[in-house]
Amino acid sequence: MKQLNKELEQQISLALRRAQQAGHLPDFEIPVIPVLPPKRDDQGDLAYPAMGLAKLARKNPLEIANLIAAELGGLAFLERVEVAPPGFINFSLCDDYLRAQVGQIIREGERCFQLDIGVGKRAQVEFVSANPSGPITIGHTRNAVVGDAMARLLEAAGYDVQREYYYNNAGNQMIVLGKSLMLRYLQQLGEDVTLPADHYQGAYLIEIAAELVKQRGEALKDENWETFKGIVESRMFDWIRRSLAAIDITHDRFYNETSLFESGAIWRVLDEMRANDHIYEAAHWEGADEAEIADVTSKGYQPATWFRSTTFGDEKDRVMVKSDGAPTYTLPDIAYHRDKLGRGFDLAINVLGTDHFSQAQVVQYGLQAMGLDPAPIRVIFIQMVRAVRWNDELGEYEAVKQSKRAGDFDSLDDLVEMTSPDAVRYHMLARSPNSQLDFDVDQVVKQTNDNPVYYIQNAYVRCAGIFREADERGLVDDDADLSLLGSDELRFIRKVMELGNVIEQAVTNGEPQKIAFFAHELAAVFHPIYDKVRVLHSEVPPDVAKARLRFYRAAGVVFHRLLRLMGMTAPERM
RNA sequence: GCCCCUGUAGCUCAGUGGACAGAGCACCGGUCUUCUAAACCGUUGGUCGCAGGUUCGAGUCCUGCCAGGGGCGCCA
Repeated sequence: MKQLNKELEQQISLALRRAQQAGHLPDFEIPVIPVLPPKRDDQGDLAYPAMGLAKLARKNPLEIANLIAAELGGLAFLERVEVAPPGFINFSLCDDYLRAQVGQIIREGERCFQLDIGVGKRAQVEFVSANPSGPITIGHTRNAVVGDAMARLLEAAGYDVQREYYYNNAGNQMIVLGKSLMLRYLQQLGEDVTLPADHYQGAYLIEIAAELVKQRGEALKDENWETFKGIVESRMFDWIRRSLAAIDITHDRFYNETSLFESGAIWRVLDEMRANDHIYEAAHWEGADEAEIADVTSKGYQPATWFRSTTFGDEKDRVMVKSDGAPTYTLPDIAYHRDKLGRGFDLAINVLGTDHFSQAQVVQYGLQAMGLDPAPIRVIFIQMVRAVRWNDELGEYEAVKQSKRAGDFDSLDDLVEMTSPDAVRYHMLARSPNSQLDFDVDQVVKQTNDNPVYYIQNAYVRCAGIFREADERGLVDDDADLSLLGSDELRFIRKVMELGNVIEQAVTNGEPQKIAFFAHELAAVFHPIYDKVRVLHSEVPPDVAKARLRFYRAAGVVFHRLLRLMGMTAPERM
C-alpha cells in the first residue's frame, strides 16, 4: 500500500524542479518539507506548507504554492488540490481511490500497511535483559512491552528482526542469591540460621526452598552455595520466560555475559583499546581534582585500569578493571556490543532504563576507541514506572506499596493477575518511553469506556459480530459494489490511510506509543459509524448491505492488525 | 558535581516549526422493537509553569528561572 504523503512529497519536488527549469522559480536545492494531515477537516486530507520555501525562492508563499499546484499534473488518487493562505497546498483524496482501498486492505490482510523501508535489512532489539535474580518487576515490564512493540513495528516496516536478551549470571549478585537460597533451605529444614540484611529477602526464595524440601528432603543439606546458585538461576529463568510469555513476549536468543569472560573476548577488547592508547593504570583518573583524590585515597584503592573516555567527550575517565582485578560491567558491555556490531545488523536497538544513561554513552566511546562506528546502535531509554492508586482521603495519587501484603504488588505476574495481559500491554505502551509513567491499577482494571483497551478491542468485536450474523443469514460480500459506500465509511478509510505513516514514524523515531494513540483515534472514528451505518437492518437494501459488510471486513482487518502490532489479542466476543 | 524526565481544560494525557491548541474521563442532559449500549449524541471547560530570544510563523527550537519526579560518579 502506497504512502501517499511520501508520494506527494516526491511529486512536489518534481513540480518544483519543473517550475525552476521553466524559470518561474530561482535555482535552489529543494528541501524536504513533510506532507502531513492537517488539523481541520475542511483543510483536506494532506497538506503541504509552502511557506518554508519563501526565503529560498524569494517569493511570497502563496505564489509558490500556486506554482507548485499548477505544475503538479493529474494524480489519480487526488480529487482536489487547493491553495490556501498563507501558503498551504491542501490535497483531498478522491472517493473512488478510497473505495478501492477497501478491497486492497482485505486482499493484503495481516500484511496491510506493510512498509518496505526495512526490506532486506536486519534489525535487532535487545530488551528486558534483567539478570535472573528475581521476578520480572513493573520496570522490566515496561521495558519488555516497549521492546516487543518496537520489534513488531520493525517487522511491519519490513525488517528481519531478532529479539535478544542479554544477561549476567556471574557476578556477585548471583552468588549472594545462591547463598540466600541456601540459607532459606536450611531454615526450612529447621536450622537456626539467619539471612543477612544484604541478602535477597524476597518471599519467592522461601517458596522455592519449601519446594526443594518437598522434592528433595534433606538431600541438599551439605551442598555449597554453587549448587543453590545453579538451582535458583534455572528456576528464575523459567519464571521470567513464563511471565513474559503470559503477555505474548518471547526472545529469539539469550546472550550470556559470562561467555564473554570464558572466550576471553573482554581481554581482547582491553588489548585493542590499549593498543590505540586509550587505557592506563592509575589509582585515580588523570583529571581528578584534589577532593576526588582525597576520597580515593581514603578508600585505600590500589591502582585500577582506566579507559580514557574523556578523549571522546566523556566528563571523566571510566574504570575498566577494578583495583581488585575484576572487570567492571562496562568492559563486557563494550565487548558485547562489539560482538553485536560484528553480527552485521543494520539497526540494533537497545531498550534500557535511564539508570544506564552514562553507561550507554561509555559503551559508545569504547566502540569508538576500537575504531568502530557505533551508528547502527540506537538506545530507547525507559523512564521510571510506578503502580499508583487514587487515595481519596489525601486527594492525590499514591504509589502502591511494594510489600507482600495481599493487594500490593511489584511484579508482572501480580500486575497481570490484577488486570489482564492486554491491559498491561496497552497501558505500558501508551506513553512516551522517555516519560515517567504512573500505572493507575484501578483505572486499568475498569471495564468501562475510561479504558482504551476495551474501547479499541470493542471495535474489532463489533466487526466480528456483524460477520457472525451475516454468515448466519448467508450474506456474501465478494461481489459488493463499493460505490454504494457513503461519506461516513470513506471518512474511516481516510483515517486508516494514515497508518503507514504512523508505523514509519514509530520506527524511525523510536516512538512505539504512536501506534497506541492511533489505534484509539481510529476506534473513535469507528464507533459513531458503527452506530449509524447498519448492515443487517430491514431498511437497508441488499446491495448496500453487501457494500457495508465489505467495508466492515476491511475495518476488522485493520483493527486486528493494530491490536497485533501492540501485542494485544483481538477477541471475537467480549 | 553532572545528567534525564515532567509542567497544556477540574483529572489522565495527545499535539512531526505551520492554519482557529485537541481527545478521553469527570459534570449535566439525552439515545437500545434493528449486527452486543464495554457504544453513541449534545452542553460546559485554556495565562500551553514564568521571562527573554531565534523565526515570515513557537505549546513545539535556544537561554535563564520556578516547581515536581528520577538517575549517575571502582555494585550490576
